[in-house]
Amino acid sequence: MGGIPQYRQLYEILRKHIINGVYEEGSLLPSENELCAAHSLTRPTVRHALDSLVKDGLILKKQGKGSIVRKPVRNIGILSIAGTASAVGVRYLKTDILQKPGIRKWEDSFPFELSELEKEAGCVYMERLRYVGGTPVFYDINHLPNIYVPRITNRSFENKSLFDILRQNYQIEILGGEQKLKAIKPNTKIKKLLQLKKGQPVLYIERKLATNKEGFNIYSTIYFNSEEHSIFGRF
Amino acid sequence: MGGIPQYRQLYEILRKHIINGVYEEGSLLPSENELCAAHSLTRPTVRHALDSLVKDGLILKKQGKGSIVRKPVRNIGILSIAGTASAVGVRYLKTDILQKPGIRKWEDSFPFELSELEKEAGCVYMERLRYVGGTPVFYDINHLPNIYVPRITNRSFENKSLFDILRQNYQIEILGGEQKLKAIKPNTKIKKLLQLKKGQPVLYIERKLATNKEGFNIYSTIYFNSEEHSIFGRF
DNA sequence: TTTTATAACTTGTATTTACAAGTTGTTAAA
DNA sequence: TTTAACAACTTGTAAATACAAGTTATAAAA
Repeated sequence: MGGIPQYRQLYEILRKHIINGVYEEGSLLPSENELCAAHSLTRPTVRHALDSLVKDGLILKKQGKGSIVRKPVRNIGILSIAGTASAVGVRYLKTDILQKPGIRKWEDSFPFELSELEKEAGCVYMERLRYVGGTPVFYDINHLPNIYVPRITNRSFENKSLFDILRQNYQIEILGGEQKLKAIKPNTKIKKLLQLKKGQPVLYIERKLATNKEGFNIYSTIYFNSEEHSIFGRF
Repeated sequence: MGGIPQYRQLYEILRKHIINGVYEEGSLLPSENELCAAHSLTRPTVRHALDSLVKDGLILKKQGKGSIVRKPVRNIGILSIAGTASAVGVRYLKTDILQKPGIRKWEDSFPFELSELEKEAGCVYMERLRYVGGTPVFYDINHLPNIYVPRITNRSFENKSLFDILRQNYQIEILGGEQKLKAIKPNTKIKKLLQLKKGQPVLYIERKLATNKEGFNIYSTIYFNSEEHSIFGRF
């Protein structure tokens, strides 16, 4: 009874070593044959493990050369998986909670289709305005279903990432999601909130984030002032 | 002298069949053993091809069940890894080549930093205008270094994806990239090209795409008319 | 000294074989 | 009829082996 497959075990070992700096960035991993000998595996198994590391972007293979270790820190911006806080670097972000988390019914005009479970649970709603260097840049409206998150309305969200709170307190992880982007003319409310100049358009984003909890999705609407800043993403 | 490896050939065949709808979404691909028999390959080779399809999000494998065909637009949007053509579905896109691929020097004001190799090779430049349902939606300007792509200026790009041509004819794969997004007020040239209404903002994207060829990056500038359509992405 | 050839590495591709493990429809027993 | 066991599929993991192809340092030849 193997339990965890061998290629997976080797993958976890190498991954840990790369992230912990046992192998320096830019240096070469032990060759496939060396890894075979060291872990008593055959080359196909070792290669399977290395394939996973390539997929993660942790190594870069070169025929005739070897496996080159890459930077483990990947910028995860608003366009990939993390929240808005990670996009700019949370240190430079001040956050105003315009609407503290509260429980309410889903709006009828909600732009995403909801599951039965989500519908009957009601939703937790919150609005935030985020600043970079003193000027407002992000305005986001968040909806999450009122399941798996007891007492979330009592928590403080000041200068904290919603995603960190969900992960640390409720073991909720973001697995992926989908989003729609547009450039729009802001209405007066948005214009005022983001202190926009006349004629300045905003970047409008609608996102649905799927989590490790079945039926628990996070829905966000974001208005972004892109006059001074851009949204940046790696993938 | 094998030329193109067998797993790669099978991958291209299956990919084409999935995208063209030969295999319906949700249905099962022929089993691995059937593919072996049909193409005179061994199972590891077939599995290698299927692994690539999984990575693309074109199939979903289930032990004991089979390989389930997924929507081809899945996982490939302008915000993740593929080109503009895949984002909307190439069937609905007409493309005008405003500036045929030609070789020129890099502009001095080029917004990205270039390697020595890229600099001295010069660049292949092209401009395209893309339509969805008769109205212009994308205007993109592309720069690629003039290496690894012999005779690319002779090829026809009409209604073809730049990325497909690079992959099939030059074995160039997009591995990842970075991008910056803004909402901007269009200048008169962009306004005219995209037939924009007065006051309609555009989505502006600058991207740098890294490939499997060292020092070969693709640089694109995109103007997107988001009045009728949105940019959609999964991740 | 410079150039060229070679040997010894590296990863890439491919075959063959074997068994484990999950899924599904069929068949036999309750 | 319902339930349980089984057979026949499917993909998953893993070994042993072979040769191709790219890289690099070394040794021989110019």
